[in-house]
Amino acid sequence: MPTEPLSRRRIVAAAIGLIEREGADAISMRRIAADLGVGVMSLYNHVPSKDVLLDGVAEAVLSKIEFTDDPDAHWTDRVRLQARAFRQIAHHYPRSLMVVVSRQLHSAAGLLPVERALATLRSAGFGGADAVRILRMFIAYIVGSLLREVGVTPTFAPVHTRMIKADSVDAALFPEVSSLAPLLDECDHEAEFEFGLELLIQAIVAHSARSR
Amino acid sequence: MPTEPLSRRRIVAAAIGLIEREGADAISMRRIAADLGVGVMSLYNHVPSKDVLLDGVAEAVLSKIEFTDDPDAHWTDRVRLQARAFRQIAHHYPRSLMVVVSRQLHSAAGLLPVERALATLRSAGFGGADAVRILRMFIAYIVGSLLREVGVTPTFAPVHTRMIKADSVDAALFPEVSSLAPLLDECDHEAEFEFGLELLIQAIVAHSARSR
DNA sequence: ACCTGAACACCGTTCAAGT
DNA sequence: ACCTGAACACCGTTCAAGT
Repeated sequence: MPTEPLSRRRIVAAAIGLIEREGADAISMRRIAADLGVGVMSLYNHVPSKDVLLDGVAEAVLSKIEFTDDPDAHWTDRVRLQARAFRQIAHHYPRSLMVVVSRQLHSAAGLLPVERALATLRSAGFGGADAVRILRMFIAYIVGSLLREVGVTPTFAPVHTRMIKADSVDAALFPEVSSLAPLLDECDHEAEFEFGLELLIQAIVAHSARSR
Repeated sequence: MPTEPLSRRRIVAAAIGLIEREGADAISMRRIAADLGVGVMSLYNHVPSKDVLLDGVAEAVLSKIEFTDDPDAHWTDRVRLQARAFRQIAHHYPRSLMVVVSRQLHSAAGLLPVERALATLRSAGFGGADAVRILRMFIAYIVGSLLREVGVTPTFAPVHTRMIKADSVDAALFPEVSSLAPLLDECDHEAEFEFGLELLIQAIVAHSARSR
């Protein structure tokens, strides 16, 4: 059986598959090569280093976001759709998210979402400086939300009811955390995301009305 | 010279020092041991694994946040101060931030910020469910902002004027990005952080006024 | 041009041996 | 109880050799 020839594209795809199957920690040049049925060093004919390969993973995941846009819709609806499209990463490539978020890309690959968002905001009448600031705020919120969703940041909402019960959290020292433990324990990610998204959009609307 | 005995505390401190000096990638049990002047395996008398050690790093960094609070101040001012205290991490431990944010803590160490924030929101009259939702939104925004600040997420605002000039970004395909490149290129982190923080706080105020 | 195995300088961790 | 070196099963990458 004549296997498809090795290529950067195939290597990146294999890397993403491995990450999603076994987690980002499991990734190694040797594992990827084994998955592709080639020697380790063959990879280096198409990719200069593991670091650059991970950049490729980040780019590939970003480029797979499916944006649907209706240029005639109100800008708030367009922003909503773009934010939700972005959130799909958390569902389609949950274990790759940390790689996406932790790589500083130097290519144009991750630029399409930025271009779309800026175009939307500018068409809504925002000036360049405002558009950039607003975009940055949305990105911060979305990235932070996805990290929570993917289970990587419960640093900041880590209380499990079981911890209270096990007395590993002192109810006297943390009264609010203790009494709200059931609420902290559960999280409807979509509802939380939409709540914050709506609040942000309303805040922008109010802000631009004020400064008019 | 009688060196202080090895301890979990000293090992964590050495790890943080190493991360801040050489970056999170440079960290290894062997490097930490060398920095402490002991054999690698000595570490394992105080720490069960590298993973748990990194949890310790995250906890230690979080526990170093200096909160100042005035219970008599308006809740919006208290939230502002807490958010800014959190942001100090990005300045004091920039290279450790990724570790802090990527560790799922199972201890009570990271709980103080959560407790304080919940107490503040509840004292402002928010119900438990609202307090938790609002807290989650702030945390998402803050975490996302710090990741940008620390240079780890320019995935989403990566355009440097130099890229445009070097034609590595096609001005025809990315007109907004190209024309706004100078704005995307620079970022006053404090101003951006404050802009979004203020917007969020105003949004919460408006939201709670609406639902009253 | 593409593939490869051997080799090098690293890892984290187990284990048995020391005090 | 604490420390340790040797050993094991891994890493990423260089290099020289193959086609």
